[in-house]
Amino acid sequence: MQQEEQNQETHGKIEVILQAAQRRLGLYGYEKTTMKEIADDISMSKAALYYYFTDKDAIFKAVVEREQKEFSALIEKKIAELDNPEEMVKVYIDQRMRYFREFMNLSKFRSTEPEQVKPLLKELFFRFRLEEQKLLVKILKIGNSSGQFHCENEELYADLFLNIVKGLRFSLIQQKPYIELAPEELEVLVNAFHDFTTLFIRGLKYNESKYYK
Amino acid sequence: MQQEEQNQETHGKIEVILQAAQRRLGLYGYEKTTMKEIADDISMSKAALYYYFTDKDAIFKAVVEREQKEFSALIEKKIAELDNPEEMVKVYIDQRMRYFREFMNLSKFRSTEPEQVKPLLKELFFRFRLEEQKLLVKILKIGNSSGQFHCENEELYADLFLNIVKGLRFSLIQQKPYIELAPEELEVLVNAFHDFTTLFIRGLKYNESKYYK
DNA sequence: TATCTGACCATTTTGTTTAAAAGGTCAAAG
DNA sequence: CTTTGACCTTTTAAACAAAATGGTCAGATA
Repeated sequence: MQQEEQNQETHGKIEVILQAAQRRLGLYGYEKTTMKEIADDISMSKAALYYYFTDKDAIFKAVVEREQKEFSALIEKKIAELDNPEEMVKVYIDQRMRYFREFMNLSKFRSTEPEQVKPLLKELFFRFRLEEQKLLVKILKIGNSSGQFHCENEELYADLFLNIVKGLRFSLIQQKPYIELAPEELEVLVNAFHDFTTLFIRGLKYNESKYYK
Repeated sequence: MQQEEQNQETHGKIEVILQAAQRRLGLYGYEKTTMKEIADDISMSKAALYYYFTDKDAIFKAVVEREQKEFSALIEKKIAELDNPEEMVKVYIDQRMRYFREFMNLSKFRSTEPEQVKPLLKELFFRFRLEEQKLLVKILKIGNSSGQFHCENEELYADLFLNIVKGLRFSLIQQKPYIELAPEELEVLVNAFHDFTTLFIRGLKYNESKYYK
């Protein structure tokens, strides 16, 4: 919206636009969602969308940012309720999984566009990744200071953890043109995440000094 | 070759064909390598290739199978020289990495064809994966019986390990149209593999009973 | 003034047609 | 037993027109 002063209806309209965009984005992905479709969905003219948003990217950026913030808030809240770092990791992976399947149909970005992810999204995902990393580092540090974990380099392991989680998704969901969460595939993924988390936590708990080699 | 009885030169010719195919395959991938090019490379007519191989797939299947067997033989030999299972895992990951970058330009299969991997290759990769899995299970069992590892389910962890290795590749090498091993990217990958292996081994060595929680 | 629209533009995507190149076959020659 | 050139059928690539898309703007609406 290019005007500074806004009518009380403006926020409502923006919300309506974002919801329509989000629905389309989730169903068909970025490329297969047109401005006209969004406009028609909410009985607006296409031009009106450009009154509230500068361009298509701005709309989808807003959608993605909102979903990301939603997840971050949720996960932070969930974790704040816990005190055991091991539990925190487990909850994190569990929630991340849900997020991925429920909200993150945004992954269709990649599948629709064969190769290059839009720079716009690259930046968004990058920032999101940084937040995830920060949260994980925090958890690892809690674990270290409570003596449950023995992790020399929290940043490194947080990074590794996130790369593996991302990689397992890639690896197990054979990247298809359409991203559909077939229940059986999802179960495989859930199990892999679970097993990996167990292993990861064991790796963190492992204390060299307790072993003679 | 459709004849049962073969002239001593036949094997030589097949070898020449396979080498030409392998070179082309490594450089340009499956789709971008034509039968005519292979034939021209070795100063043969295209039709002659069909005397030795039933079709294009047969040639590339032979190439891939040969490279896979080459790797399997090498890795089995290297591992047989060791007695420490921890070392075995490390050597395995190290050799697998080399194999990936040096011989496995076959990965270009995937990059050239946007989405679906040829069924032919799917089967080959699947069989190869089974062999890798078998080898890893063997290593894990050695570790278990020597008391160094405490791994309840060897198959499961071998599978997980291989999925993660595959996933890390996907995850870190942003899948590009061309697969070029930029030294810096390779280093990132090597480091990730190293860190993961460390973590994995710790996870295997971790013994619940030694910890009171 | 704040919100919205239809007509309009430039560029990209999509369809369709055509020519070239691809994989593959075969009778016949060496 | 090998090899070939001519030939076949199917796939891919080039070229071009038609449609659709993101985006703009003067002006209507209220």
